[in-house]
Amino acid sequence: MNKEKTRNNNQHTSCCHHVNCSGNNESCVAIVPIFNHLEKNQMEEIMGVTHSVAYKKGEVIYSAGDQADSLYIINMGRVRIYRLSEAGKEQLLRILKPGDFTGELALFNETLHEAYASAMVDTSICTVKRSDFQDLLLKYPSISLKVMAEFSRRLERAERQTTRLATEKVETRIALFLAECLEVGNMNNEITLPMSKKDLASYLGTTPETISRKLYELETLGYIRLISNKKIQILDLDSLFLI
Amino acid sequence: MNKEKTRNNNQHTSCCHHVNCSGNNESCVAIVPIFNHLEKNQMEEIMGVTHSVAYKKGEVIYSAGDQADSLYIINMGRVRIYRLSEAGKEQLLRILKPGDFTGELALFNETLHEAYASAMVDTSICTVKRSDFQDLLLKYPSISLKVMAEFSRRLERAERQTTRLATEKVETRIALFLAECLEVGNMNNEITLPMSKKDLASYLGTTPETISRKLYELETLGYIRLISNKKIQILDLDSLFLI
DNA sequence: TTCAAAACTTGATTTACATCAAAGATTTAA
DNA sequence: TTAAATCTTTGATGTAAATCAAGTTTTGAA
Repeated sequence: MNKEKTRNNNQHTSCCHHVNCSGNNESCVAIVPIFNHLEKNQMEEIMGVTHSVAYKKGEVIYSAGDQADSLYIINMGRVRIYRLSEAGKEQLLRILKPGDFTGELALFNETLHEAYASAMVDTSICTVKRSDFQDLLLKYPSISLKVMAEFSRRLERAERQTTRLATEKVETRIALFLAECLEVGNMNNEITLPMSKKDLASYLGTTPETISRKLYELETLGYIRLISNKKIQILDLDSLFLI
Repeated sequence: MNKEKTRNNNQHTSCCHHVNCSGNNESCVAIVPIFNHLEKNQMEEIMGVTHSVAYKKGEVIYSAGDQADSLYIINMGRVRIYRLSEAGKEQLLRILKPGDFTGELALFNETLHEAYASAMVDTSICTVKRSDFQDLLLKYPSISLKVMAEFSRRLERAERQTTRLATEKVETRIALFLAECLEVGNMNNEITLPMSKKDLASYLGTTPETISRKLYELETLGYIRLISNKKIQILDLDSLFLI
């Protein structure tokens, strides 16, 4: 979480796409899984078609209804992808970190964005135009394989989340979320929530009030220990799964 | 939960992959959007690596936990893709028709299936082995583009469904579903539900009882008219959207 | 460092929907 | 064609979680 702070130094540089650009642009291509397996000269070719753009905290990157025509690769910062319900209620879909990409949907289907993307902190992004990206895909089929692998992972995740929202009660959804946090980076079973509880509520399809109450309940049951606002220690993972 | 009884893996017509096979195999490749844009001789090459398999109604095609190593293309029939919650509650994710494909997730990530696939009626399927499919992708990059287009559509749909489950109340989810049915094939605003109300309930994350009651309510409001079990006439689409 | 704006918690109340049960329909297979 | 199985409807009841409200804590910008 707090690492964001230490990183955001030079985000004002709305960098060009020329090779003489600062190191940022280069690292952008190099950190993305869909590109970083390529040869050095091939990566340089890709750098030639990327454009670096900086967004201030809170700025909107794209909105539902916008014509989608670029791939966005996060170079630095954090981006929230969310949708609005018919009634205008926000639902957080995912949070992008450096190396993640978005905007892909419209790259393959002539269509409009259905989701919103906004910078959670000062963020630097590399964009690749639709036509340029399609050229790259045809030229380097291995990129397609990486993109498809990423798509399939996302699809799996989206369907898993759909099923959880459709079938599990809030308590279970929270428990499963905590368990997944533990998987990622665990030091003595202590996790740090990757987002505010307000956002977590939105992601899990509930309210901050309910999150608050359920966490307290899980603590009462002895399954977790609330250390601080964002820190939670998992005391009984097995019981957590059985809720 | 569904009673998919006959779980025997011995498919009946485990057809060969040779060209002298019945016409079925040929049509299989020809009807799939990911292949049917290719040249005739290229399609023939693909037919060479497809295997045709027949499933009886109710038979399981793959289960969560199975090692996934093939792409499945529906040639004839209907396939339900569903997941189970922690507690064993079933959630219908989608229904595949001829020309649709599944099993793709594991083609790109060495992993296990998380969902179940079973034949809703007697069904004929073409399978392509992982390695064969990867070869095809590298040889004909245009296939990748089609696959990515399909993935991105599915991703969009999955996220839309996620948001609806997370933010809309049941009545709205039903109304939106009816509206979408209308888009597809409308003759004087009369729609035919594409699945049983039990399945619809599972798909929309609710119960058959609630579906029944809400439809009656919508009729009372004058927004729809219940013609028969599966037939509904939409009387006031605008109001339906405003629920 | 200070202060306002967000985020979070806690309590009281409401409600949308699930669950349970039992009677009709419809579909399926014998 | 008929009976069994499955699906659907309707009613009564229970409950998980939303909402509303008011206080407390945390955050972050000046």
